[in-house]
Amino acid sequence: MSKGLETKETILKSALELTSKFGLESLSIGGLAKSVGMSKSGLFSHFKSKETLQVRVMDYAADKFTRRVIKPAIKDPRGIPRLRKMMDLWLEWSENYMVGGCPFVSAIVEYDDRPGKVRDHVLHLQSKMIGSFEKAIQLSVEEGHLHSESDVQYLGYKIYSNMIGYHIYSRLLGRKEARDNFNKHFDEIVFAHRANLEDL
Amino acid sequence: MSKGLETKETILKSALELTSKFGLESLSIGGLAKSVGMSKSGLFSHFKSKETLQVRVMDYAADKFTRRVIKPAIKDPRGIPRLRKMMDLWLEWSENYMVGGCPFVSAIVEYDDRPGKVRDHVLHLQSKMIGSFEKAIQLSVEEGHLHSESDVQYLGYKIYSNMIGYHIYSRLLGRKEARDNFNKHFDEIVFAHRANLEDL
DNA sequence: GTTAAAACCGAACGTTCGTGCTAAAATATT
DNA sequence: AATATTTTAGCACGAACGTTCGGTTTTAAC
Repeated sequence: MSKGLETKETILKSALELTSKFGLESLSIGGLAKSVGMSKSGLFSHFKSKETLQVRVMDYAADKFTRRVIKPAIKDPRGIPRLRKMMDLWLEWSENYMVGGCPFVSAIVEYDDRPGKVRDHVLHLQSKMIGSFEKAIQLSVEEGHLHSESDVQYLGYKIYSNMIGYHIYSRLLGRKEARDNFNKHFDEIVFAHRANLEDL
Repeated sequence: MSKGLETKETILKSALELTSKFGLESLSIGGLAKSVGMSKSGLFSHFKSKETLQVRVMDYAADKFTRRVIKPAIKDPRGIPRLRKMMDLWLEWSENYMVGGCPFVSAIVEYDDRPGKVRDHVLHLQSKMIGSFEKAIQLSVEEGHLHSESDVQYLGYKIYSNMIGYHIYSRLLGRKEARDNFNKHFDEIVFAHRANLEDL
């Protein structure tokens, strides 16, 4: 890997940490440069604008999420096992790999009223991410684990809400029972949509 | 009302709008001053620091939320009717009175990794708010509408998650079915915890 | 109507912001 | 080893940031 790509990697790694802690908006060129130990202009030249930097950071985060959460779960068998694994990896990502809050949650909330490239890009990434695990739900239906008439989109909404709720309860409110709440709720949701036995 | 309090009210009203749209962090003295049509220093003198301004804005929002959502719901009979009314008013507050996103959601996400007075205050207000509607859930149990062994805190978690999920689906993703999703999910949650008929 | 207090403005402060430029240093290519 | 290309630093810019201060205008109290 060339020097340039290496430094870009270093920069993005550090940028994602800062974004996770303080949000995409508060990510400043100067502060970022200081944290990676290089000059403001030197760092700036890698991305031609702050907007580009922000977009790259979100791409970097999305890539990391895919590699850590989505892809590894595919090793598990289709249906509920894979979906469950995806949730576990998601929780692990939330708790261990992101020192601050989830960068997507931050970005979504920060940019929902700021039209522009960053907003569009975040929206696109998030939609793709939701699509990824809606696919896992869809497979659960096709495998006969979930009721054949289950509304996949609605199920996705419920599980996604549960995840966000966990995130907030766990992060800001610092409630240690958040994870138990999440798991219990997830099980209830799946149970409510389980396939009728006579359908199998 | 004295002149000072009047202007403070004007300022906070405008500040809440800006916060709702762009977040508590991006609220700038200069920009706020421009939007209310007065000088930066004139506005500043009402609050001795930006931190104080931010705290006051959140107080203002909390007060508005209490007056628009919590208090009016008390007119409805205890139990599920009151809880349901609270949800409706909450949705209405979300959709009609807050031009941008919910200021509390923004503040929570923005400040969960920024220790300080603002964070502490937001945490306190949000805890109080959650307590308010956990109380409504508690009354639903006591009135015999919900199962006597229902875990009120857990129920609160589920309903709160549903609300946040609705907010994000509706705001950023712009999905119009968000409200239907919310209502359906709310009904399912209540149904799952309904009292056994023989208990009555 | 006079006076004391409160409200407000304009200018300036030191920083930090994002973004250009130019030149030096480091790397890659031949 | 020489050359071409990429990467980095230094400096400067205009603008915006929160904050302070001195002075003017407006309000409230007597």
